[in-house]
Amino acid sequence: MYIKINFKGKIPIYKQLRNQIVEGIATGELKRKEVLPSARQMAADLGINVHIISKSYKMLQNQDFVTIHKRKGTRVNPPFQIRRIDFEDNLFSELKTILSESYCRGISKNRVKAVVDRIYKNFTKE
Amino acid sequence: MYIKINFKGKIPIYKQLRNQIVEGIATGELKRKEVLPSARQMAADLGINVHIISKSYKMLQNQDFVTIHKRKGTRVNPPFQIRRIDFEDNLFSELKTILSESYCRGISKNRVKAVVDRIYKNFTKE
Amino acid sequence: MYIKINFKGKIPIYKQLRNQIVEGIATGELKRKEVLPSARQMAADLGINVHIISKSYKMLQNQDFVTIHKRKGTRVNPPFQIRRIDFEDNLFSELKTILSESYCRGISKNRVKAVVDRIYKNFTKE
Amino acid sequence: MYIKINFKGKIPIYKQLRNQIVEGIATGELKRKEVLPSARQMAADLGINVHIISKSYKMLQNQDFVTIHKRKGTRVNPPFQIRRIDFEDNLFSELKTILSESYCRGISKNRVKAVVDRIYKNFTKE
DNA sequence: GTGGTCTAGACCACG
DNA sequence: GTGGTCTAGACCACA
Repeated sequence: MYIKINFKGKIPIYKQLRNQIVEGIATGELKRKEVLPSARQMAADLGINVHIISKSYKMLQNQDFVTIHKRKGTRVNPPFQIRRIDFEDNLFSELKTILSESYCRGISKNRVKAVVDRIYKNFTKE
Repeated sequence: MYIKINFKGKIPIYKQLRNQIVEGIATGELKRKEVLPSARQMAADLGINVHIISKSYKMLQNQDFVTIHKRKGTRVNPPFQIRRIDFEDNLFSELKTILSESYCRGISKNRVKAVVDRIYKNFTKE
Repeated sequence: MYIKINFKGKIPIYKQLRNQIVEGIATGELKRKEVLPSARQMAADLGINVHIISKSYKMLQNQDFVTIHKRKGTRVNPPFQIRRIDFEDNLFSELKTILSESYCRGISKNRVKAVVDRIYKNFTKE
Repeated sequence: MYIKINFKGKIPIYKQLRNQIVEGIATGELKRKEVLPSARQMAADLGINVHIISKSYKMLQNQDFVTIHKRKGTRVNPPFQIRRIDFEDNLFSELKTILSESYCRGISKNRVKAVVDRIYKNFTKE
């Protein structure tokens, strides 16, 4: 999977990596049960300190996206394990913030929905 | 307008305030041309340092939501001034991140759209 | 003479007024020895407090542009009285700042000179 | 690079610093891609509070002169990034004000142009 | 009475 | 070791 880190931006590196892996899982670029590259490998590929990669992987584990095995490496979880109860509240409040700005800037509801469609179209139907 | 700050969370206070003001503008709780409470007043109300309030207000000004006037205070801009060109790119990438997680957690496209509907329903129709 | 005040901008009102009067003197819109409108009159025309107009007039007097007579009103000084010794240093440092930015933004020396020409063309040759 | 702050003058410190850095970029004293001293370092050197330095740096970032990097510090941008569209209008109105005063004080157009030449001569030819 | 500037301290996130 | 956030105080310019 192709990872692109923006070193200049405001988003911390470990979070960029986390986000892109989540996106990779959603789009199917990272298949379920696939093993992620070792932290050391990933660090070498991206030119980043190993600790940062580990931080991302741990974050992903805490959020139920992956499971870290000391021997077997880091593996993507099957979907049903990824569910989390309070996530929908979080989704609502995050959307509320970004959509408020969208609305203020004159973006219509239908336009937002079109963007949602465009994004979901890239996700794997399993 | 009612403001609720979470002092424990990870989102910085000045950003929480900024977000809630933007949401207030979108829902119509804050009318266009309305004057926001003075930085000092708001600081006293929320039990927050004045500088933080100023920071929020300046951020809102930089993003064209309000105009800060030395003598008259901070005023919400009329809608046509709020447009920003590169915002839709930003919207896309932010949605892509949050919706990837939604998808992984089993939230369907229609459910997301229902949330979008629910949020937009609270916005003012002008 | 036509005065235009921008109430939203960062430049304080008294300074905007001062600048426009200096520009009026330079372009000849305000003839030498002409009497400026009384502070009260100007205040009424612009919808501004009298004290602010007075502040501008006093500033102009301190900088040798006008002379305030209690009875006769505020009169534009003849040119030779306006000279000030340390002004050229001031001109240099102000130009240095603004031209540094011009240069950084890719504006050539000739373009700057063209702007200088355009501005000077509007000044009165007496 | 040598910085000189006037603590008594009317120009705020953060703006003086900003101006001198822009001038340093124009003259080439500050090379493109050079890292500025850390805010703390600069603050210690000048005997100024850290926040003021940060304010200058942020202002320079907003104006596209530098990029602030949390870990690597603040770096001067390469020239092509510094362009800004509406700058020439700003240049015109600023020059109009200062040149009106120059004209009133008897400084000829050629003299102004000589000053422009003198300033531009110190800028780096790339 | 408003926002702007400045100081002098603290703790935290990032890497 | 960097910048970011936050606090609690002060004085000033503008109108």
